[in-house]
Amino acid sequence: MRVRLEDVARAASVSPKTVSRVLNDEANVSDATRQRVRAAMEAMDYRPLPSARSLAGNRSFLVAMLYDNNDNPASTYLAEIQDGVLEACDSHRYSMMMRPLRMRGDDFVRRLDALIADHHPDGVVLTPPITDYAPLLKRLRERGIPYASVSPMSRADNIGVHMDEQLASRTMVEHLLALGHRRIAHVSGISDHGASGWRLAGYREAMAAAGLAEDPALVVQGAFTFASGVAAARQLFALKQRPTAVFAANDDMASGVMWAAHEAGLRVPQDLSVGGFDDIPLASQLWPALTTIRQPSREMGRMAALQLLEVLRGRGDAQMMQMPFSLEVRDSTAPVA
Amino acid sequence: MRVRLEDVARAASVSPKTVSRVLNDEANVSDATRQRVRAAMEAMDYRPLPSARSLAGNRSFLVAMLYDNNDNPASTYLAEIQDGVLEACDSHRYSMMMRPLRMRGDDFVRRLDALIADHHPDGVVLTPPITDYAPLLKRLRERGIPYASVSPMSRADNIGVHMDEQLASRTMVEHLLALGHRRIAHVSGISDHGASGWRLAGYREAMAAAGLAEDPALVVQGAFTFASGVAAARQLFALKQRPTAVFAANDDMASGVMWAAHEAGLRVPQDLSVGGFDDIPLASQLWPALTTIRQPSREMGRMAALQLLEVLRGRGDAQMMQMPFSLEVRDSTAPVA
DNA sequence: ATGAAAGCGCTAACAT
DNA sequence: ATGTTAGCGCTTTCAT
Repeated sequence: MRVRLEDVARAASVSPKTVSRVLNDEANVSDATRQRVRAAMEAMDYRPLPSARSLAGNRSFLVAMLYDNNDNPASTYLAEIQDGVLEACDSHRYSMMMRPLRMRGDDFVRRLDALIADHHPDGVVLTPPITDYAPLLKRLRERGIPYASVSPMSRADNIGVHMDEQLASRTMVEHLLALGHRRIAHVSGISDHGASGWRLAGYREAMAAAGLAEDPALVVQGAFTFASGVAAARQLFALKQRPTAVFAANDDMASGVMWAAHEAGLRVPQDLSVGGFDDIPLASQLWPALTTIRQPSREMGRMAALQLLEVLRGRGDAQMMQMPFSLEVRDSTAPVA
Repeated sequence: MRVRLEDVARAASVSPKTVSRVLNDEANVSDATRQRVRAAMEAMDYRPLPSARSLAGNRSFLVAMLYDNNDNPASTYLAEIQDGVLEACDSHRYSMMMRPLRMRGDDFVRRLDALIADHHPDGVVLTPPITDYAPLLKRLRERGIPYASVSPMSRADNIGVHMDEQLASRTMVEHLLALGHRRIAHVSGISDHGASGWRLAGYREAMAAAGLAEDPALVVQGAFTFASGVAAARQLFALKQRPTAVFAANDDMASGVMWAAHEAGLRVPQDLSVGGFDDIPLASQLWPALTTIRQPSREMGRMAALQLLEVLRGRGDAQMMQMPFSLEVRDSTAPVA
């Protein structure tokens, strides 16, 4: 039948408690004993029963990845992060669970409490935009549940990962400037995402550095969706003096801009250069292939989860890690006509 | 502190076992008692502790969704299914966990056993192509772990969901025929996916019904990826007599075909009509928007999980459900020139 | 550094 | 229809 901790103890001629110590990497076990117990575990292919461990130890070995399913239905960005989080959890023998969590609604705290009561995650990984939803963070702290964030607005007092998105954004705009573009438009994202602010700031910074006064008509608010990209582009194309390049704050909107360009009979990149941000698989599948900023989403999910796991395992060295970006120049950008 | 089952029992003036009966919808509780216990649970906001339930009851209330992460990195198709499975599990207070599982490798059974030993899922949801991997099914049966499948090759002795993909495929080809196309090519998928066979069969059926002899050069093997769609299309375009329409077995390959068409200077749909299958979000974001077969992936995930849950809850009425498809005519198909 | 005893919060098996 | 008892397989607390 099932091999229990007690069986391992017997085989190694130690008490159950000692096996438990070895299993949990606790102190006060001599090296010799530790080896012996490890060998017995190995030999018997011992697998601790999660429910017994959880019940007795009052922890679940479970990490929940929280995401807002409001504007993000089946997004590839989230899927990649999930992949990384899962890998990190696996490597430390934690389970992972995906939990959609709508922010809107006055019963938010109740729903969060229900999630915790039902599943008892030891910690959570937060993805934008709920990385910065104050009621959520407050409640997690009250409940003593550690969390790590992917690209939160505030880096202070936070662990997880972030990228210098403002610099990345500036890099993209500088690429367009170097191609001779001057009328460069920006389609921004939803304001409660930190990404929107950083990417807009990077755009402004690059434009200002190039000595270009900001034309308010060239900055259009989007919502990170394909449809919002289409709408923003139509608005830009209707301008008496239309832009020669559009930098959209993410790839989905950039694909909307390209779609609208086709619709308007504008050739990309000959009549219009288009830049995106994220480098989701879609970027390479568009025609022409989209020039964009590569964000290592999978790796970011992995690193964020690893920081969380450091805390859960009682290590004090969890940090806010900075991840590198890269400019992927493809075929949607070209010298200004 | 935490409200335990014992507390509810005291409040309702019954024994713990009776509360347990109510909690698990067991028989042999009078309606009056049941009501009283339910009211007490509600009033005290009682949440059973999963680990205690699992340990004592020897079940985990956990459903694992197994997928092959070999050729499917971060696919939107899987993300949608996941979404549906999650909703179904939530509705029955089960947890869900995603588990990538490579089929290749001789240690497959060992890895599956480890998965089971580590997480103890009560049941699993299988996605293509592992729905038909014999060693997997064999082991699950040996271990007595129920499973439900999404679009398995064999419907016999299986529960889950399927679609009449052959008819759907035939419908697409008939759409192209109705537009006057005669040289219609097909880019098929990987052979170990049932989908490849059904979609090819539907293509052949429609062509034969139209009295068209099959031209072997018009059927090219792909691999369900964008890159394979590009490669297949290049091969088709190199034909002395190239096709006027291409039906790819999924949207990713169809997008590859469109990409290659652009590359070759062929206009879609004027010079070439292109059809896909699945209706992933990408389909609507391409230019021109892709005509495709809509597969209700999210709903399919939900229904498959619901069938599994019927079994887990001891109901005998789990089935292989058939889901409807629809032809989404968009802008990538047009009358033959 | 190691062990013995007492639970964690539920459910199974057996009463009644 | 309801209750009693004895665990499930671990970790805790407290000894030694």
